[in-house]
Amino acid sequence: MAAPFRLYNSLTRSLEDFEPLTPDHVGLYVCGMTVYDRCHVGHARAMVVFDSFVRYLRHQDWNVTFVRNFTDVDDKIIARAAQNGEEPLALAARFIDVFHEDMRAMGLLMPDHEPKVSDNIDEIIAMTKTLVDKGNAYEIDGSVWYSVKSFDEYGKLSGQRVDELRSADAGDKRHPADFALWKAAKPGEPSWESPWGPGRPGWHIECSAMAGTTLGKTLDIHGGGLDLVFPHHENEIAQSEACNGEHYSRYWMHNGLLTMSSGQKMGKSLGNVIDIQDALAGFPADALRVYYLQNHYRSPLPWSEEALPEALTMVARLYETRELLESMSGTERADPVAQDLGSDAMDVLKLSQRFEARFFKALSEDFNTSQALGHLFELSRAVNKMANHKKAKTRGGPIAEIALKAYDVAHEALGLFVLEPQAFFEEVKTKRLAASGVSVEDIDALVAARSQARADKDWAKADTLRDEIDAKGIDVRDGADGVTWRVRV
RNA sequence: GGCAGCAUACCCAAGUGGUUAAGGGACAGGUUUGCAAAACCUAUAUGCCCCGGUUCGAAUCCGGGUGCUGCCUCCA
Repeated sequence: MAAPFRLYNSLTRSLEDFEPLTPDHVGLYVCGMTVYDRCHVGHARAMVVFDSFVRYLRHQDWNVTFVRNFTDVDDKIIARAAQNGEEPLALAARFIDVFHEDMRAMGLLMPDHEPKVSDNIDEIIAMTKTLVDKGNAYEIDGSVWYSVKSFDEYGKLSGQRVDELRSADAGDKRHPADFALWKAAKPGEPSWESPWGPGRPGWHIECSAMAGTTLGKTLDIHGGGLDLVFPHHENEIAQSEACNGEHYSRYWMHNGLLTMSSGQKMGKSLGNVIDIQDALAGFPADALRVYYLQNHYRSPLPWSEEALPEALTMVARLYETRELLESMSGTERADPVAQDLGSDAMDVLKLSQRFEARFFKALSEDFNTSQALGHLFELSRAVNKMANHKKAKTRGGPIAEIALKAYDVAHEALGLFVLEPQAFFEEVKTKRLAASGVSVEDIDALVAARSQARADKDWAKADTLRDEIDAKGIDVRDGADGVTWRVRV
């Protein structure tokens, strides 16, 4: 039995209890990429948010069908291909591969379906034909236009009134807001045969068609970036509902956009993009995910130079605690912890036991990942506090194992903590050193020299070496089991 | 011009009528340490953009301002 949750529905602009079309099933369609370039950290927010959302739903026993499309036939693809002297579909295929690599690097689940426009031309033509037959669309010179005036409810998602839009000249169209379902072929463009002659689909129709073929006439949830509300999603509604005579999507879920420190959004057209590959070259995937999930998905998310370093600090803190817990687990399981470790252990026990309920309560209220993460940090602090007790190292086992379950939950339900702590810190080391141009060998040598100085009790020399190491952004830790070092985050 | 949304500490941020306004980062003091690091503790918004209103009670609801953002052309 799937757990209930509430969702903000952009269509009604209110928080609603989610009611599935089919018990325990969620049909989710998310607008994917137009594949003419690499994916940037703005796109990735949508990818990560919906990936985490799907993981959460599945963890709560929902049977999710997750669809995310590729738009591989499009003006920008054609334009870019012409620039490169490449076939448009070949260029799109190339960037689909790049996209898949990026998704793997970010640790995203594959959707259940990843339909492409070029594989769904028949459906698109069929839908367009139905719309023409029903009087919702009209042909001019081999192109087919959707008539916004033919659909009374046009504007119900975005609140736009068609006659109030700041719009360009209508040209041959009946109304400036009418949009293309089918575009007559131009020389050098990919085209397919249709009842209106050779051509290719317009921008919006493919989502209506592909959502229909994968999930049926009515979706449970349609997702995408806030910038798609108008006209893209508005047009999808107009097409699908006029064509099928049925409600298109019961819930609309829109993620907020990244904003630059300048206040503007990150956008390809603004030339202020950070590629996923660039971001992941310097930071582990978990840092990126925490960056996204620390904010509520609907809020604007500020991007800055410090954003990823701060997120890395956050996630490293959680990994430190997890490492601590793992070092404790397995020790003296029979010992009654409360007696030896006192109230700090009891606090960990209480927080651990309450964790799951609080965590999922937060997620069930419009997927409040920010609050859910807050609970994790609270637990982390309690664990660290407990670990200050010397006995925790030898007797904290039973309680550590309970606390560790919180990490499993966060992993399963949000996709965090994809690595073991050692592997995580190793990746941090590799990536941060690569970013700063310092070699492991250099640091190892300096650390060894300092250890020798310490062994000689030459404190002055040891401290000079520490300063030198510190200047490279490295923290040396003199632990009971020897000296280790970590890149400062 | 039209539509939609946002405004909480130095920064990020949760909070959708009722305990001391979560959490993270930064900064300062302390505990610990040969020195450090990590960790913990303490301090940091009698106040949630401004002005009215509803209410026993509002950051939270209503009205009016101000500022910012997104969309109306491709955009996650």
